[in-house]
This record gives sequence, C-alpha cells and structure tokens, in this order.
Amino acid sequence: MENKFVQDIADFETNYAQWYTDVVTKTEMADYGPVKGTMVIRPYGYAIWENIQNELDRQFKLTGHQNAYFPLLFPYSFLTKEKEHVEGFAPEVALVTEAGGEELGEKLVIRPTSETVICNMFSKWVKSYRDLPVKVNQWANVMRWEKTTRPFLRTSEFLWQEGHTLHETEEEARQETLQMLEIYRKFAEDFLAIPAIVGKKTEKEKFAGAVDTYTFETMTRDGKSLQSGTSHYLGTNFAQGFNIKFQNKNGEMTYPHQTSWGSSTRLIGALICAHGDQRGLVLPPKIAPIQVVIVPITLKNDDLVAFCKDLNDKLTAKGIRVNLDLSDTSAGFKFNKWELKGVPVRLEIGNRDLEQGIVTYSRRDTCQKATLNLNNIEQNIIALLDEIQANMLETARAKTNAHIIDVDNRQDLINTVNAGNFVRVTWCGDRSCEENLKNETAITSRCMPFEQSGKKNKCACCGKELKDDEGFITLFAKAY
RNA sequence: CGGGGUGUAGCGCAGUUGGCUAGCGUACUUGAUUUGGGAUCAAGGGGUCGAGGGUUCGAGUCCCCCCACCCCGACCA
Repeated sequence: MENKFVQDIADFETNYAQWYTDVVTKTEMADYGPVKGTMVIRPYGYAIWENIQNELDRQFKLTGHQNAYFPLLFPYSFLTKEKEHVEGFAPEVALVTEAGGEELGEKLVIRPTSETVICNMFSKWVKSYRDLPVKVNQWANVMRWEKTTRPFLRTSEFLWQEGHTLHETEEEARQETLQMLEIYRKFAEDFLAIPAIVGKKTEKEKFAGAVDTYTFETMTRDGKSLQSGTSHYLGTNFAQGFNIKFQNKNGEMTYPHQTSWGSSTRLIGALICAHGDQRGLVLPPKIAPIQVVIVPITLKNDDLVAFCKDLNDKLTAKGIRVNLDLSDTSAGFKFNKWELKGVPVRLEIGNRDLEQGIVTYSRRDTCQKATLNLNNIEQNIIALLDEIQANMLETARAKTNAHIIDVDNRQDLINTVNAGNFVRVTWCGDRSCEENLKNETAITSRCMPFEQSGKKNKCACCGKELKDDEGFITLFAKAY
C-alpha cells in the first residue's frame, strides 16, 4: 500500500521549502500565527523545546550562571548607545509608538536582543571588583521584523536564551565565551545528534557590537548552513556606551569585559533539517517528547490490550517516555502517524507476539523491524534508545563530512556550493572579497574553524597571493 | 519595495462565453463490518465564494479599489 504522506512528500523532493513546511505542519509542531512571520508552537513542538531548555539550563547552572528576567520594552535611545549595535538592529526592530490612546514621547523598542536593557541595569549593579563576575541568563522571546520567514528557522518572534556576563579581565571573558561555545557544541552532538561546525565569524558576519563572534553552524538536508547558536566576546564596547565601571583592586575606575551568548527555537529547525527524511520527522531519543510508542495491532483482544497497558507501566516506571496508542484507528494508520512525528521506537504488538512471548519493534532512524524477547524488556529498550541516539549522530556526521569539500579556486567554490555543499578554502580575510562573492552568488562565509591546518598561499575566492602568515582556512556556504 | 501568482467548507481544489438549490477529494459525525503498513459500505453536518463598491433582470464568474497570503528578487547576526 502506498504511503500517502511519502507520496505527497516525494512530489516536493525538488522543493525543500515545501518539504520543510509540510514536516512542521503535519507533525503538529507549529502553525503560522495571525501576523505574518509569527508562529504558534503547538504542544508537540513545545515539548521538544522544553527538553532542549532543561538540558541547556542544567549546563548553564553547572557553570555558575543564574536565571533572571529583563523587560520586553525599552526606550529607543538604549539601542543607540553602541554605534554598531544600532546600525545592525535598527532595520529590523519593531517599535511601540502609541499606548493608552496617546502617542508616546519616546518610542519603545520591542527587544530584538537584550544587551542594552541589561547593560542599563548592569551599570547600577556593578561598583567594585567584588561585584564581579556577573553571570546571568534569560529565557525570553524576542522580535525581529524579518522580510522572509519560515517556522523555527526565521520567525519575527522567537523564543531563546541569552546569557550575559561581566568579567574583570579580558582573559576571563574570552574564556567564558569559548566555554559557552563548547557547551553548545557538546549539547548539539550529545543531545540533538547533530555534528556542530564551530569557529569564529569574519568581520562582516560578526554580531553588531562584538569584538569577536563564535558560532556553531549545522548543515541542512539541502546543504545550506544554519547558524544555530552564537557566543560573543563584547570587549568593553557596551560597558563604555552604558558607563558600566568598577573600582579595581588598585582603586582605579575600570570597564569590565563582557560576553553574551544565545541559542533559540531555531535548534528545533536544525533538528528537522539534520535528521528529517521522506517519511517526516526523525527525533533523537534524548530530545523526543515520546521515545517509545506502543501500538496494539488490534483492540479486540482484551488480553492484548491488558498486556500493552502493563508494558506501558513497566517502561514508564523506568523513566522512559512512553505513549500507548489506544485510539480507534487501524494499526497501519498509527504506524504512519508516529513515523511522521519522529518517535524513535515503535512497539507493534499483536496476537502472534503474545503467543511467542516477544514484541516486534520498528526503529525510526533506519526504519528496520526486529523482535525483542520479553525477558529484560526494559533494559533492552533502554539499550536500543542509546543505540539509536549514537547511530543518528554517526549518520549525520558522515553526511556532513561528505558535504564539506576542499576547493582552491573561485569557479569550483561557486559550483560546489551551488551543488549543495560547504566548501573549505583558504581565504584572504578581506571584507571586500567576501562582500563581492555574496553580491554575485549569495554565498557567505560561515566560520573560520579553530583547526587551521592546510593553508595555501592563494585566496580561493579572489586569487590574491598570500604570505605564510596571511589568510584563513574558512568555510563558505549558502545560509538560511 | 520591484516582477509574477493565488484567495470558494478545517485542509487541498474544480466551477466553461455571466444563468438553475455552489461542487469534488480529504477530514469530521453516526451505524455496521473490519484491523500484522494510511480499511470498506451507508447515512449525515459544515459556505458572509477575502472585503467594499460598480455594471446587470441576474455576479463565485465582468469592471474598479482595498486587503491578505505564496513564489522569485532585494533584505536578513
């Protein structure tokens, strides 16, 4: 029997955008909101976000951060206190100009990010070196008025986490920046099963107001790049704009060194893009809202239903997130439904299994079926979930590595990226070179990896000759 | 903002040169038979045809204006 969803999706094989939208809407993760570019996150999608939140929050607290909350609105003048910051954000900011039926004296910004409003408070909190470091994190929504949008990848309103810290020294702040980047990278690999491509952003691509921006990027099904999280060393740029000063051990007034770092609901988009296939969503067990679904082949056999309920209780008692599907539809319908929603393990239990003392399972990552003995079933399933988690990372890593290709000249660079790949090249580091490429081809630099070996003496993008100490190994791709 | 396209049931769509009670698929409800990969049959409910104005005996259909959305471009940490 043809699978209707697969048939629908097959028609969109050449249209990645349509595939993506279908996966999001048909899995009941999100809907479009009433205002263009806004998104409603449905319970199934939100459960994924909660799992992401819980683990990241745990990591932040382990590294000494505390959660806090800052206002949604702040005066426009805040934005202008750091020159590059306002230039970067002004074009996509949403403003409140009227409230209570009266026009406001000063327009209010709906936060696109909270550096400024937090710095405003930091300036009141910090007086002495004894007040440092300050390490806070905020879970919040932000708004950026983007022209083109797609659920989870780019929406005008989105949920995220933004960390903000102040430190006595540059060294300590830079350490914090890299530490948080590493937390993101590890989280992506261990929980999302996505190999993260990490490195430093170029001058052109860095955060508005930062000294250095580090990023972790993930690769989508169609070979584009998703900036999935960032960590910035802000230097003293904002501290100077907001007059944040402290008295150091020598009694001198000094600016603290600052960092900020963030990740958003775009991580859910990264999950969809990294693992999704033609049957829909594929979720890694550690993040899946439902890890195991139990599907009784028939509801007519009371013994079978009782057995399934018992198994459901047993697995739940072991801390596994189980769902017993007793809905009144055919077994085949349920198979497809839960595959579409990405549930890692499906137990298909019928009269035949009951007689033989086994259960049939189907794993979502490989779509293969096998049987498990009833003895020690809980342990076997836990082991199976672990194996799926590991296999998904390996599969994604192999796929990603196969699509990062070394080239050394402009034509190969363009052709290779257009064929759905990242390229790894030696690049001269000139902003104009990068801008020129972007204007011509929409290809942008993604990051300069920490691993810089294999540098050549010629820029692959503009052909400029380079000395031994010039140029950077850089990844280029098309970005979402 | 430039170019192109679409608005008709929850979703996807048809509706001819203007004409009868506005249809089809799917989903939904009820009943029966089914259930190891999206079941079958029967009955049923659901519509300001995007909004406003105009032409006409008569507008889903023609004209004007507005609105919304989609695609390409531009824009985008």
